[in-house]
Amino acid sequence: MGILERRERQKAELREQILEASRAIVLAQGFGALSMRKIAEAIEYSPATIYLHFASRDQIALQLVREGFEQLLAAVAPARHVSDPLERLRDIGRRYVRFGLENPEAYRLIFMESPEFSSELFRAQLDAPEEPAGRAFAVLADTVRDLIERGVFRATLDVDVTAEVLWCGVHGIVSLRLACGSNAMTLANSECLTDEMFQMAARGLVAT
Amino acid sequence: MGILERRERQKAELREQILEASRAIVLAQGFGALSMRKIAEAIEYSPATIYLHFASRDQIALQLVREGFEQLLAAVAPARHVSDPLERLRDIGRRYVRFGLENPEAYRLIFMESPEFSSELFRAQLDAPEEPAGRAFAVLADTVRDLIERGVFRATLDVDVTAEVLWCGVHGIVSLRLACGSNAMTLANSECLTDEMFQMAARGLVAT
DNA sequence: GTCTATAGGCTGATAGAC
DNA sequence: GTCTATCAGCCTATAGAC
Repeated sequence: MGILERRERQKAELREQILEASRAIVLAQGFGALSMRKIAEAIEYSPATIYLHFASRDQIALQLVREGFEQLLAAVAPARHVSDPLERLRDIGRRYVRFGLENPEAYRLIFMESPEFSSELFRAQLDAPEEPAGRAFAVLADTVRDLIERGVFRATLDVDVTAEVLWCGVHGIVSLRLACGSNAMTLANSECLTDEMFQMAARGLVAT
Repeated sequence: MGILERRERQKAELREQILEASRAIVLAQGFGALSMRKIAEAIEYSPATIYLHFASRDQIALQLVREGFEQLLAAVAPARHVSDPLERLRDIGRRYVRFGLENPEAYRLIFMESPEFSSELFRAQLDAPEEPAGRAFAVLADTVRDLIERGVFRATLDVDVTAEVLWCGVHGIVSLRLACGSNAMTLANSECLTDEMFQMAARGLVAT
């Protein structure tokens, strides 16, 4: 019965090759440049073959966005091991910004291009908590909850809203940089911005 | 000598028509859908005619981004008349977010699509302070300076960096909403988010 | 499974007639 | 100034041969 299994394996391998080639194209030339023909050329198959593994270009894109989100989650998750929650919060922010600036095309793909795909993932996340979108948010929200429970942050704060405000903050830093180049607004570097943002947030949220 | 002037006028009119049609296409179908053929159809001229007024599609796009920035500036500028600087800061934030959410395609065009164009405008702004990018930033930075000089915000703060952190904050709110739909992260509405962001910022920046 | 061939689109930009 | 016609290229997706 090994024959069927080998076939399955080979099919899965080609599928992975397609995704790998797509990833490379998006990272090198941006999402707009992703086309079935380019993928086909990269994997050395005809364009028609791709349709045996993915129903359409959009399905490939959706999968790439999902993976991008998983990468982001993986980049931020190690912050969980920082025991002091305030330090953890700062670490999450730094890791987030670093990931965005070091993986601009992945970040663009998740949050700046093609709202259709990201919204789809966010909708999915509402029902399926194991989706990476929800898990990444949970890392942040858990830290905020921790800070509130320990009395570091005010008890009147809403965990989810506060976490989202903070996410907006770091997302703003990354996406403004990616959109406007390094000379957005001022010439301050992004580590400096991230630290100032954190200082402002920490002071603004602590219990008096 | 009126003949030459009429010709000039008619030329300028057609140029304006081209921009108007382009604006309509971008607002209705997004930036990616902007093509010379569609513009030509809208103004009822042949595609070739457009090239007598713009060297390329990119030049049209650049002009649209510039205008979008002017719109944003116009939307935020009225906040200058709020005399209390802390209230003014809140008003700037609210106006900014409202503009972004009410003009999603204009906002996308400025800050989320085509980094080439926005970076070009930001580079220009460094040398030419009358560009809308710089003037919009100045509205914010002047308010921050005012707050520091009056002793409301800490004297140790850097005006430009602080202003940019705040800009990142509101930009984060808008662009996360535009990217992920209204169900990004939590289901909090954006007025609520903007207010919480402002609260956090104000508390975080005041002199102790 | 994989190919070739192709339908049926779209695009920016230009040459040359009027 | 404005047109038609066109080059030269891109694209997704599919039918049908092998």
